[in-house]
Amino acid sequence: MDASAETRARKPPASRKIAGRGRPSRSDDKVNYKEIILDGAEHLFAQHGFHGVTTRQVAVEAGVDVALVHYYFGTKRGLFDAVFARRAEILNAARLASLDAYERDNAGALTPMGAIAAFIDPMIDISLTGGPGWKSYFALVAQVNNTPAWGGVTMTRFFDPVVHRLIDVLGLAMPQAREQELYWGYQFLTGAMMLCVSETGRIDLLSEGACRSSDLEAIRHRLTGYCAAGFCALVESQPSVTSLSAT
Amino acid sequence: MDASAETRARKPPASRKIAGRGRPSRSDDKVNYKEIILDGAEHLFAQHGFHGVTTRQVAVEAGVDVALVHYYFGTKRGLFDAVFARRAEILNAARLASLDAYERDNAGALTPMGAIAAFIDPMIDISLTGGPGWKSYFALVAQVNNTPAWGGVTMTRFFDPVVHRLIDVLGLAMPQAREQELYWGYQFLTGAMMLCVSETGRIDLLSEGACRSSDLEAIRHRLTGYCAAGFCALVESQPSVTSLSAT
DNA sequence: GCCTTTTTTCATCATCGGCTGAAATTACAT
DNA sequence: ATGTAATTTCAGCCGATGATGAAAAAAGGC
Repeated sequence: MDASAETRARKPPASRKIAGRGRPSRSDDKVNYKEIILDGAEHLFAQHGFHGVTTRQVAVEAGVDVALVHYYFGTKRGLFDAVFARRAEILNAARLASLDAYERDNAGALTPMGAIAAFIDPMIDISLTGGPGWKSYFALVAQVNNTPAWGGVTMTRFFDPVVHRLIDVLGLAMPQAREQELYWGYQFLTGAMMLCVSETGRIDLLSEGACRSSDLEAIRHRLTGYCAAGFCALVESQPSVTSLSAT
Repeated sequence: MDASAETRARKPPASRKIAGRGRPSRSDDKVNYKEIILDGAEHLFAQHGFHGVTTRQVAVEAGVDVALVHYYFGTKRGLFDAVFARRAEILNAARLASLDAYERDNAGALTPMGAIAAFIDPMIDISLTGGPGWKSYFALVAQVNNTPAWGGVTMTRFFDPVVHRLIDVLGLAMPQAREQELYWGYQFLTGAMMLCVSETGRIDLLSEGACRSSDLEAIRHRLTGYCAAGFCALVESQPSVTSLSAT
């Protein structure tokens, strides 16, 4: 009784600063519950999927009332979409910059390996240095990627431009490659990569500790070489294009 | 009123034969609701995941009362596990037979490509000829494979023996390969393969129709060659083993 | 200090969802 | 036909869940 009374005190100011102001958050040092909710939701959605999480769990995780979640995001779906969209732009920008830089600095000497590295590295780097939020985010994307019901549409909506950019650079590196081979090659690449960044711990169990899901550096160069060789094999075994000479 | 009365008639014998008997189903031509429930659950779980499906939906899909679902499987989790386990044995047996046959018929001339084909082909063949239930099942496995919370454990529990068999054969085909490279190579392989069999339609959208998720024959030879080349690249770029000459 | 706007909580609704007990139905053995 | 055991349905409990309206609290402008 007494304890519960204390618990339900208006708002235990506890550690966090108190929020609530007129103008939308001006990126001050003040607490931003909207972001805190997104963080909590990101973590939970990544671990249990959309249907495996309740708005109340999100509220608890964020230390907030359920109503606040709906105040900011309307519906549960809206919350999920906000989580998904939040980091997509940043990731896309990083990848585009990486691909641009690669093409600029290696004009005339583009290789499949280089293009793939330019695509993969930003993700690995962010996962290594971006903090736990990013790790959750990647696991979430991996899950969406494998969701039959709406995964295809969602991935397409958020990530297609960057992927097409990758395909372009790969096309420059392998001028004789057919379009389909590049698309299939990307499909294999993304399947492998997404499984890695979701860090399910499978390989740890399978290899009895010889490999660790969390060892992103081990993944980075292996995945790059693996896929580069795969792309080359795809192109080499494609039905021969009769005349190759350009110009 | 009248229509609803007709609807709630004891049991509209409709098309299906009426079930209910003493001894457990003796594989007659009679209806087996247990299997029908599993089929429905498989379909729904594959599409929406464990938490995205209610036992009531499963009951409707199977044309059965909810209570029957619990009568047969106890809990929703029990139902899910039953779905997951049902086809695992068959798939494992087919893969083991394929790997055994490959090793027997090609003793002394084992190749990475051959080993990988022996692992992949049964899945592709079953997906092509096994009917829609199998397609659902593969999509389900793909989803579990990418589930951070419990995917690793589940995959390990059901599929590890076959995977270790594959690793063994790959080790015979590439004696100089280190254990870790084989495990990582398998991780990439399974990520790519699972994404393909979950048929999310992503590549259809991405390629604007140039590639089709459902085109398993296109996947079969491409994925095999891609991964075979990938494995070789992994092994070639591994820290050099100082002395290689066997015997 | 007041007024306005925004943020946060409280209390609650209507529905859903997993599950269960008991009755009804069926199949089979004798 | 009668009894027995397995199957199937009915009806409902009870907690959880998505969502909402209104009140309270906080922030800022003046």
